[in-house]
Amino acid sequence: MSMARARPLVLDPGHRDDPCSHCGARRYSVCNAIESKDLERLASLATQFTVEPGRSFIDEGDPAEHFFNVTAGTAKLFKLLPDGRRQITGFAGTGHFLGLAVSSSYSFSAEALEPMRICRFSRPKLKVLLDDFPAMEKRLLEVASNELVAAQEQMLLLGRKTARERLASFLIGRADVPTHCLGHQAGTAETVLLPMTRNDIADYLGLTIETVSRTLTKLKAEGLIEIPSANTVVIRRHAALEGIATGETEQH
Amino acid sequence: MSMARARPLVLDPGHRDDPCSHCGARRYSVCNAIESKDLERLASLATQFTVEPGRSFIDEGDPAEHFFNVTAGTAKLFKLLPDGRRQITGFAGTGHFLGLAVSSSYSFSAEALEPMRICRFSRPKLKVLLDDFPAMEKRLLEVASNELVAAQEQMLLLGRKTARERLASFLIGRADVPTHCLGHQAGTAETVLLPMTRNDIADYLGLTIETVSRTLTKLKAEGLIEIPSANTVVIRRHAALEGIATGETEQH
DNA sequence: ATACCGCGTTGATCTGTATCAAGGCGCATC
DNA sequence: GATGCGCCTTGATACAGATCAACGCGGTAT
Repeated sequence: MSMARARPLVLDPGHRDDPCSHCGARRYSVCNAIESKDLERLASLATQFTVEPGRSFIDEGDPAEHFFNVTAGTAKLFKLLPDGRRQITGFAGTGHFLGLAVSSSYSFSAEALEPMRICRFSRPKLKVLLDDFPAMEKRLLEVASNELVAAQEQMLLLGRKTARERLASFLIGRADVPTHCLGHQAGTAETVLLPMTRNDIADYLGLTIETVSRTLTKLKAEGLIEIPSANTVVIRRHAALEGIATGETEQH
Repeated sequence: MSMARARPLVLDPGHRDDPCSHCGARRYSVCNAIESKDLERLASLATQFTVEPGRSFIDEGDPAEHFFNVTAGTAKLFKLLPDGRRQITGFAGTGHFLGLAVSSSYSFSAEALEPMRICRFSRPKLKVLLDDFPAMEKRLLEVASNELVAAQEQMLLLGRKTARERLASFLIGRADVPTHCLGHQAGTAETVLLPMTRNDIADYLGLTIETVSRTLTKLKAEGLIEIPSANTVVIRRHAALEGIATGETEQH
């Protein structure tokens, strides 16, 4: 839709259609580490674009020339094996920053689940900018640290949890995602909207689509959740589900 | 053994037994982002101590009051489920920095595999120091980014690889660990020393000890590796093993 | 020497999840 | 309103890896 042009510094950013100062995702993102008066400079590095559902905008192995910031919609991040086996390493919603890596090529792919709006930065240029804004670098370190903790939690899930525990963890985790990351329709604390397919859930949890389906059906039969539509889950007994997710509850 | 005392700035650090300027691990660690003239200040925050094999020095859930820097030896990092199931999320060798997390409590535990020497920093004090040394913050971001990439690779392994592929990946990964991280006896590129038990390997790869043992025996029978002693593996056919690790080779 | 104990290996059997197969539902297209 | 097509569910069966069990080996304490 609206395509930002690269342009020189101007004096009165307040009256321009500056993409950064008007960005709805700014307060949730690493960009909020930059003061309003400096936003113009950040904006000069940014290019906005949209991505249709099903289209990918990062391909594993491609030269890593850009950083990305999700300003609307959700993407799945994944890695592939040569025979097509896929591991989804995470979902990136509004405010999510992508592309952190020292390597010169992307270590994962990213594909839109919903219509997305993305803000793109040139890596070398953003690196230079970071020298002038240590606060943003601090924020990036915070973000990376948090993702590392989440990744370790996911390793525990993939290495040691049962299918039932994985699904419970997934649903609890989705219910805890901050509203702003989900975009327009977020659902209540107990109503979880799933923009991804069963296949995506399976590839995220290291299971097959059939096991995901069967396990959800079983949780429903036990009264822990409701499934009003395929991509909506209502958590009926949150504490019980959490007990399963954390491994405190013995298996049935 | 040698316990560093906290002490005020002095004028001639060159003639002091400054733990940082004499630290053999410095060049491999985040500390190398700090210039020699400023090391005195870093040293004033550091406390060195040793850990016996089998002893833990970080406990999941404890208040996160410190950062750690491994200066000798290797630790296993892990998370537990209430019933004792364990996932080892990584091994930390010389130069490894631990404790990055925004949270106020540790999200994992760490236990020594070999005799270790560790350098400990107060979190609040190190945070203040980071404000004055953005280069170190940059290094931390680099380290965190690299670990994130490794974590995603491990998710692929845990979620989608077979036992055979996991063991091959593990051995290739161990063979690629930089010599300085391994400490004293490192072994050649083809001789992999394993300071951890079969149980640790199993908990790292999301398998059981029996499957690890059987799979290694099979790789040996096929001539891909040799196992001169339980904790030494010689890689005989590196390319073939790598083909299995990356999933390019069909299963037997 | 002997007993013990932690660690690793190997064998027999079991089982949770994968695989194979069929059918249903919602929704778009003509 | 029939056809087709994703996507999801459900059932039957297969299998990789877990579990249960026994034994061997090296170190060390007695």
